[in-house]
Amino acid sequence: MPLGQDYASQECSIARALEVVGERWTLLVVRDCFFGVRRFSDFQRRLGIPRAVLSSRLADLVEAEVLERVEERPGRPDYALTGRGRDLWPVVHALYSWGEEHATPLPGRRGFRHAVCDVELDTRGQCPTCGELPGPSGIAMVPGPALRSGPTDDRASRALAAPHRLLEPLLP
Amino acid sequence: MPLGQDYASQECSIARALEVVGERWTLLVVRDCFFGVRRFSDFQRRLGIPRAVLSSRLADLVEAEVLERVEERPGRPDYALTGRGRDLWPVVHALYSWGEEHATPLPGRRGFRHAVCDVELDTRGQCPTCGELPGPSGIAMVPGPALRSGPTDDRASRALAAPHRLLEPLLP
DNA sequence: ACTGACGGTCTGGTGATTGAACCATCGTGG
DNA sequence: CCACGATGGTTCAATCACCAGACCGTCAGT
Repeated sequence: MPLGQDYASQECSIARALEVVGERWTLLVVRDCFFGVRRFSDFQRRLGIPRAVLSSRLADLVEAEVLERVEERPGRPDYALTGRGRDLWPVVHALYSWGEEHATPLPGRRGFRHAVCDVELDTRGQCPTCGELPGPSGIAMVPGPALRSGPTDDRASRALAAPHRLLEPLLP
Repeated sequence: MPLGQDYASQECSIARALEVVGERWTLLVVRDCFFGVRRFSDFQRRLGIPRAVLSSRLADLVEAEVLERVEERPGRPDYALTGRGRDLWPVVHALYSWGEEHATPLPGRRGFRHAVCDVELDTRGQCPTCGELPGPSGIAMVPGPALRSGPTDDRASRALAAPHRLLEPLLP
């Protein structure tokens, strides 16, 4: 809990949101969920996060109803965004835009395009062609020219080298 | 540094943005900057954050050029958002919207209105009347009906009980 | 000169994060 | 059927960050 349990700053929606997604690693897990990552070991290899921490974060997110645990094959659960989780897309995209503009030496590692118009979204997530503000399921992620094979070389990161729709599971 | 210095996930603008603003307390400090808080002790009293941590966060934000330290009277610096910092508004507003919808028992603690139209912004920060996406300087914050006097009772929080323009310093 | 506010820093104790090892289950190949 | 690796965790000791509180120098007002 990023703010302690003293509720000092809870009189504010921003603080309350950060109680859910403000901890270390949490928003990176959510980001990967939008990218289609769904399995424990894929998160772990892509993020390089200690397994114990990942385990804890996934449990927290499930409890906050940002993710849900889908256990098709027993013992091999998938983690998928719930409606609440999908509503975090504006947060993730805002961070992406800011980072792309202010914290990336070489812009153009990734792009997010309105799938219908096949046009890059602007800073606020709006489609410059049709003016729509698409949700994640209407957005395609395309690897930019500056995207190398990735810091880790696992199947999930390799799969992300190809364009694909957000929320679409990466692996069959 | 939220991700360690191993740069494992840095091939991504979202991760890089979180390196700057992803640490505990950091975004709450930035939020208060948008609200017009500018002085060390006002941050400290409003957030209930340990002074050493606040000191460290402010220094980090200044080094990241999100804040600048304005020292009019010697020894009594103000901290003000830079351009980079003001560009974080979409991030802060996205968190506000998500929290307001998904993490607040009583909605309506605060509202953000397009100052020109005097109308509440929608979830994505857009003005429903004129369609504009105003920046922070064009937005007025108004306390909602459910906003109590606040968890802390200091001059800055009291000043925030009245409507005022974002980025406008709270105190003379 | 005294006093209070301000903007910090220092310190010791506590809790979170880390890497590494360990473990149980599942699926596959031989 | 059984060995084997992959998977999804848990456990552990060591490190690191965070916390509350005490302390300190500077400034402004009296």
